[in-house]
Amino acid sequence: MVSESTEREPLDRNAIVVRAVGFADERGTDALSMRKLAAELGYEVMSLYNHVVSKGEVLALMVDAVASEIPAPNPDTEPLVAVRALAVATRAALVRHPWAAGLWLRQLPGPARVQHMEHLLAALAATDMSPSVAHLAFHAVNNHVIGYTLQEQAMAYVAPDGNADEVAHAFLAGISAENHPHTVTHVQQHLDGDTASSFELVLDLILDGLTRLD
Amino acid sequence: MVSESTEREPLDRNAIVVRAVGFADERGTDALSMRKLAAELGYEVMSLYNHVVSKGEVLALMVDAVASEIPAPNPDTEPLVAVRALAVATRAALVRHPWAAGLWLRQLPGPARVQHMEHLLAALAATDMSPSVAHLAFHAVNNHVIGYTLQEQAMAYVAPDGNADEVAHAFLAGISAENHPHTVTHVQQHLDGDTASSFELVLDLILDGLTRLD
DNA sequence: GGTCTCGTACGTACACCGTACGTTGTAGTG
DNA sequence: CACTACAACGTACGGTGTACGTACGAGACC
Repeated sequence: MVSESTEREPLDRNAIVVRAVGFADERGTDALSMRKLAAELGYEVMSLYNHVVSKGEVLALMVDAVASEIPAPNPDTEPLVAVRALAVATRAALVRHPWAAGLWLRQLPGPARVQHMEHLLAALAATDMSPSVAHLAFHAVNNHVIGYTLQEQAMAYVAPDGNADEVAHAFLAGISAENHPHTVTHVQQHLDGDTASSFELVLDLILDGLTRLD
Repeated sequence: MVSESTEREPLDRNAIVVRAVGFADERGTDALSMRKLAAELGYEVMSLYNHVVSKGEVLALMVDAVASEIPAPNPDTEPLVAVRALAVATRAALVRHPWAAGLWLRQLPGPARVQHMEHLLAALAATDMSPSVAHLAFHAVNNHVIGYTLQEQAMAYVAPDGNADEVAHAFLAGISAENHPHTVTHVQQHLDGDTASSFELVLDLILDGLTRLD
């Protein structure tokens, strides 16, 4: 007998997390269970628990893996530009992993996210903002990035297939145009798709307002 | 035998939702199960399904119940003031029901939330903003309200008891002050609690920036 | 060689979950 | 009285996270 070689890779924290991220990218975190994850890796459920203390830890590690994808700002760039770049890069990571925004807030920051915080806070401290405004700015920027992405993806969540337009039309059909005229036109604006780069627009608006604060 | 009177109230959609909201206020939506909900109402699980099609519907109705608590703006107030008042009132409702912000985005708007949308959109349309800026403003304001509340309550979620400070201290102990000086001081600013009214501050900043847009 | 330790993988088992489905009891109508 | 309609119930199924006990293979010592 040649060898009992199996093509499964040895199990460790990293392999588990990488596979979990891939799984969630494809099928979402709702569908992610420890059993399915183990099956994908070619192991049985309980083997995972030799490397990971709970499902909650897996989720926390997943979020940190996403955070680790966010590049550090170039140290030579102007502080405000660095803040902007960080916000855009963070959003990009959250878009790449649509499940991450919803988990982001429910986990204590891990090492990669602490790094990310440090980068943003350092960039803000290097601007002209007063310390208290910089503190405010950290939350304002984070809010915008996470909230905006969350809101955008909420529609995808409600319409898990590609049928977002279909859901929007069904929604429109359910409300009366005479009682809710503004709502109807708002949804129609979405269907016309003229809402592309508003993320960066509002981001700049917020940054601008913050620098103006004092 | 006098009567088979039981002090339980008759079961209907409304009774279920009211109890579910109360339950979630006390113990969170994670702990909410159909069985526990039925037990609280004095019924068995499956009786709920005579009035409600699924747990998902219960959650959707709960969110709409929260939306229905948000008062309509006084029609005489200046449009921008109405927008501000709506944002503040929405936040108040979400603070009253800490589970609601997390659910808000995952549900198709029900009747009460459509009303709420209509109020906000109407107030925005009555300002000097151009239609496309008003569209933007709707999302920017919603983002801020929901994102900010979510972020704030995330800390409470991570520290489900009253021990938020304890968690913050543990978090601080886990990161190195020399590698992450800004993060340390940021968390310390939170522990000193000088971050009270920043919600309205950033809200005004956003509204100000929007009116400035054109 | 033998034996001992230790870590990883595995299988079983438990308490819970949402809910499909079939049965029961009761109130209302002819 | 018979018949209908429907709310309440009980049972059951397939899924979940994970505690716990067992099996086995690799290395460390004698």
